[in-house]
Amino acid sequence: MSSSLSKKVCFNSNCKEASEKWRNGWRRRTGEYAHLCDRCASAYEEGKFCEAFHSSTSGWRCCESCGKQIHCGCIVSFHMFVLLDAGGIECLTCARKSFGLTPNPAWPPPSQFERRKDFSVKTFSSIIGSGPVPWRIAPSLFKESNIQSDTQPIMPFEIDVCGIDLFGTSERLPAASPDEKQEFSDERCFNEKLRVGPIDTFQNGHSALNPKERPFLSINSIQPTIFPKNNSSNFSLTSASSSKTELDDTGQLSATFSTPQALSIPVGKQVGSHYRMDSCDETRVRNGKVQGDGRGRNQLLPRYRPQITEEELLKISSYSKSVITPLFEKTLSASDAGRIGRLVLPKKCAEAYFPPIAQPEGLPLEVLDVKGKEWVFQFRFWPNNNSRMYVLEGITPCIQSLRLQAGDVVTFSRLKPEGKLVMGGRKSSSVPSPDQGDGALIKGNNAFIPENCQAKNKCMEGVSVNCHTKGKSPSSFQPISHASKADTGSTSSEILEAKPLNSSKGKGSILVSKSKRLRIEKGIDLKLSMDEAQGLMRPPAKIAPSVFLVEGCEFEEFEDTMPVIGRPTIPATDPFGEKIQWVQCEDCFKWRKVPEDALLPSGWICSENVWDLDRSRCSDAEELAIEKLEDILPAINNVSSKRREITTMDSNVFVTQERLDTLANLGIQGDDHGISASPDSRSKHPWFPSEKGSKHKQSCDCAICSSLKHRFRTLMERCVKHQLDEVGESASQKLQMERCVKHQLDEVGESASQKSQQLQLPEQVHNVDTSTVIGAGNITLTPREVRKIACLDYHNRRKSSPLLLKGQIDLNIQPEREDDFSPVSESGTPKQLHPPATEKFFMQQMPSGSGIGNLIRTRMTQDGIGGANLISCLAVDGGNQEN
DNA sequence: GTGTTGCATGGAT
DNA sequence: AATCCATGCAACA
Repeated sequence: MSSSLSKKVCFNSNCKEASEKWRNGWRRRTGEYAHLCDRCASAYEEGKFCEAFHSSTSGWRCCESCGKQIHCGCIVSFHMFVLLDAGGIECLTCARKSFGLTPNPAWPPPSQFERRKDFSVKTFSSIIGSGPVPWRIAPSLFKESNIQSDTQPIMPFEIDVCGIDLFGTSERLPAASPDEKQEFSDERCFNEKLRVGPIDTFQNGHSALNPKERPFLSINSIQPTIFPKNNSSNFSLTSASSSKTELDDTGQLSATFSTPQALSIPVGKQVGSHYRMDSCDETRVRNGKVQGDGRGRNQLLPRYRPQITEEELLKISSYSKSVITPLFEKTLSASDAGRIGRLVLPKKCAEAYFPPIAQPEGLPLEVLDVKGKEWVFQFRFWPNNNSRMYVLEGITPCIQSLRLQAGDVVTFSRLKPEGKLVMGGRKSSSVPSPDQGDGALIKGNNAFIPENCQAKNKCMEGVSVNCHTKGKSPSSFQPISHASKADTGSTSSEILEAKPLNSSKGKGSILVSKSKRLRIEKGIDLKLSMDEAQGLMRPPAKIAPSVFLVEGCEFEEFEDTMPVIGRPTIPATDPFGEKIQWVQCEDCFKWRKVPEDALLPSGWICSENVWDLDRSRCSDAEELAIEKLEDILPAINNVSSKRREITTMDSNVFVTQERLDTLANLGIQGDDHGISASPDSRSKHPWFPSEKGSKHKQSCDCAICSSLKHRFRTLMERCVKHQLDEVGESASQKLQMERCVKHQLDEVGESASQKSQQLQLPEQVHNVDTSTVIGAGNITLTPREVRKIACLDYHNRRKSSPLLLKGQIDLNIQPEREDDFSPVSESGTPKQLHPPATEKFFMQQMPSGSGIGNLIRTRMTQDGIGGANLISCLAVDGGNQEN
């Protein structure tokens, strides 16, 4: 408790005065006391520490009763206020005076459920003594205080301070003596829990606490540790309800939270150290006893421990002032997220937190989502192996509303005192599950690495520090590509690939390789509509493609890196001539400008806009007025007007998301025109130009057309260039020819030729990842041809596979595998792919007399090389042209 | 033929 | 070995 150092720097980071004399300040989570210089110690003891040193920091709030200002954002004043149920805070003095809280029931009134009869005073006392730790967010609490340093880590959220001296500061409480605190505690702490929840922060550089330093109060009569492992990711403090809580002055900390032995420790004898450790409590509350099996079991598997995020909290808190008690969470399996609409509930969780049900039919359960929308699910069970299998039925709309998909996490919390369940969601990359740990985040070639953490960090510290890199926003994890060559966009597909790795530890993880349905590694067909896949795929960012030649044609190839699936964007050029992309926030639908090379995760949101921090919140205005955006981006035209409409509609209409959902679910096999799995008809609009849909005019300058033109132009230019090289023309000739071609292409691409374009584009082009689209200027492309080109672009001919056939793409594709469907044989000799139709198509479509057209025609007449092969390349389509 | 429901199965823990 | 639970699948609507 004392330092061996004779001279110490004041622990107060605002002071740092070195002194040989030091005095104890607050107790740190290590159990030691903060060593303060005289001045700081005095300030601390007088209760003026925050006033003196934190006056300029956030977190100051007024006592709802007396108006006294209290700093709520640091450990020093942590014990000096109480969070009120209705919001706001009270200073300890007022709290003591006015304290007359009614208990926060852990569960709604008995009438709401079947077996409420056994709700008794006795059991209620159990609630207040051992129930789930209620907590709420106090925004000001999230702010880092000055005193926090590496050794004095930030507490992401601090909850329901009920007089428990978390850090043992009661000894020197300026505002309340230990006695007072105890009294206070006895009086009002129904929940008597106080948690500090740096979620998953201990295994990384930002961990609030060194595992060895993890302080846990040795509090008597605390509930047993429920979670047998990986508890290191969290810590909380739980005190017994009305027992005389004794703080461990010695700072001896219980570490049993992470020991397997904790499993066998009888109720009431173990130090609770996890704010999630409440499953048994409610069970006990309802039943008045701990059941030996199932209901009442004290162990909640780590994977079900709630790790509610600040984002979620904020959402919930936005409509509710209630105390939020995280109950449990579950990673959505493919089944859960599928269309069946049944969420299999972990038995223990269901029995612990949901109302008891005697009949398989169960009962309807009202659940609020994080937006405050109320849903009613059927909570029921199936008999199963002499046991029960609990399910929530009818969750699909809610899941979709929350835009969750397999791999994401649903969280269940409870609002108090209403007792209502709150269902939240978290994207799979947000927070690693407890049994994943940090290590799971970076594993193999699919490591999820944070990107631009600090700038984007909008999450509470405890969440954000889950990643190794600082301040990573949960939503901005990005997977490393297979080749780990560069950071690529976070994609569903990669998540899918990563999942099995990440999930290797537990079956609770979804999308595991074990999954029969998603036997990615076992080669089971996982088919997506070609259209779907193409619309979502993008070349990996910042990865220079290798250029390979196909008999005269250069094509970009991402040898070691699969295309990634990212957020669709619309390329554009800003007023300064700089190439940019416009991307729409998943949440607010505002368009944000991002760099041209930015590869965005599928669920990109404003908070991930690290390029323009002024527009990194959904509340920030769009950079340009809609009208201007429409001018700049005609493609937005169609959608901007729909945006608000969409915004107001059920959120399950997000086409992009649905497609990503599809990728995530992978078991879905779509057709050429849409995702058959999507329940929403709007998701079935043609993703890629197809035979159906409205035609685009030649002059159309929409994203797709622009991209088509651009891409085709690039391809053709390269091709021509190579052709010229090959035929050994002089440099000047080549230059001339290139210019000619360029000119042709310019004309083709930019003139408002009368030639109508047969591209048929989806209405909602904003959803199209235009970067994936390859095509031609005013060349008339049938959808099939366009698709062929797209095939070429992303799967290059060597890697073309039968998966491309039938308009579907197999995500089992193994890049390294060359198969017979490749237009290039293993020897590298191009197969003789001369699809008559394609040749004809090109012959017809290339501008007559144009350089490129002639060139191609010329090449086409040659044997096996040149234009014909170019077209062959382009015509990688299994339909009827191979062999 | 398609979607839903309820139970069975079997891999994972 | 017991249990959980993701998924399969038959029966049914």
